[in-house]
Amino acid sequence: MSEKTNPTRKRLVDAATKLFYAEGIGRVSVDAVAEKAGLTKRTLYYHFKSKDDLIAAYLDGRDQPNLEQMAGWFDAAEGGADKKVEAIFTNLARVARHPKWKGCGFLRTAAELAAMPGHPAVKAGARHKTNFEKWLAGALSSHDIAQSKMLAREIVLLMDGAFSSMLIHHNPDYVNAAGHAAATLVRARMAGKHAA
Amino acid sequence: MSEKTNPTRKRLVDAATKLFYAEGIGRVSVDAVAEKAGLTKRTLYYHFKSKDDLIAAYLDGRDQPNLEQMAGWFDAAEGGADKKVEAIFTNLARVARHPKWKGCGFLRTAAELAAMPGHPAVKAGARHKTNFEKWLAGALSSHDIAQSKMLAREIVLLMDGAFSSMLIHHNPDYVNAAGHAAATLVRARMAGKHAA
DNA sequence: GCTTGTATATTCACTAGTTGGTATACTTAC
DNA sequence: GTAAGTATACCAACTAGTGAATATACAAGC
Repeated sequence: MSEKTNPTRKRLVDAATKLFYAEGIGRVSVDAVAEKAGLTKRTLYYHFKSKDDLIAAYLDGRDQPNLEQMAGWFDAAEGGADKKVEAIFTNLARVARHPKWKGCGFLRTAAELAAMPGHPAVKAGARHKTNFEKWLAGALSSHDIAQSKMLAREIVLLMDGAFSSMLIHHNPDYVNAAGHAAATLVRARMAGKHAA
Repeated sequence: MSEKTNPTRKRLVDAATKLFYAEGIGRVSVDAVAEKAGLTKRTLYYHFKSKDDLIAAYLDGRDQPNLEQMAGWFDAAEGGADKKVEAIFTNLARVARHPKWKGCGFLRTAAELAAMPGHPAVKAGARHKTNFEKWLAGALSSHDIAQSKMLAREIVLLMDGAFSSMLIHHNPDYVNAAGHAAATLVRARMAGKHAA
């Protein structure tokens, strides 16, 4: 059976996802993950060689669902590319109000593992952020936006700033301000314009 | 003797600052802080009622030095407000290359404590970010920049995004891209202009 | 000058619980 | 019978926090 579809392994990753996101990787023991999955720790260590390995699996598993969430918000929004980009932030501000929202799991994990820059989970986070930036550049480009790569990067910076500011202030105004700034940047490059 | 200037307390906060910033608050034990300060753990618990209290003292102590660092970079830069803002990011990109750089301590602590939103250290981080935003709005305003408050917030978002992206990618290009975007936003509001 | 009292500051030794990880044995499917 | 998967029980190290004793400083009483 494939590593990815193994049902026991999936149960463990699902349990890890819930606990690691809710509490942070350092505050969750492997015992707690095993118990949440209804398995023993020894079984966990049969499927993962270490806690670090499990953390990386947790983030790898969030890459596609997160991208689809963002793309879904973008696609569902009415209006031009500026409105579609702003819709991502508007939706983000809405879900971030929920008490279970605890920021961006990729950024939080990178922050916890700042002393271990080569950690596989940090690399998984970097891959996800790169995937998002590439998807966004492609989406902007197919809406006839000039300099879509540079613009995508600026929007990613605003989004990561929004995640961080929301986490520290617990105030969605920051997320909406980022969305407004992002929409302004998009408009500045719509209809073939080019900036300095 | 004042709580702030007590030399033993200062030794403890200094030791905590080095260790917490280098390794993260969850990965540093109070024993390690006491040992680094050349004191026993029991003495630490004489000056601080808990580890959480010590973490908050660590961040409170970083507020002013960090603000002065940013203001110093801004003031020292040649040129208009756009260049001065961009200089903050340019300097940030430079110091972030150093292997000891581990991101923004305020944001990293908020990320580690995401499950405890009312934690005094998270509040200290929010205070610092607010202080920075206010200082920046004042500095922009005195350089005749319109809508300086809104602009300051946008720049703060870009800066927190730069901290986060740099931490996950370990690539200063992100910091410079944020600086470029920030300078563009400043220019759009220079000389009495106003935007949408 | 000496003693005594008191608040501050510091240490040693300890607890009770948790941590990531493992040695060994059992169970089930083929 | 063999191999994959799961369980029980365990370990040595580490964790935040504490109890009791001690050391230092400094002032008051005489």
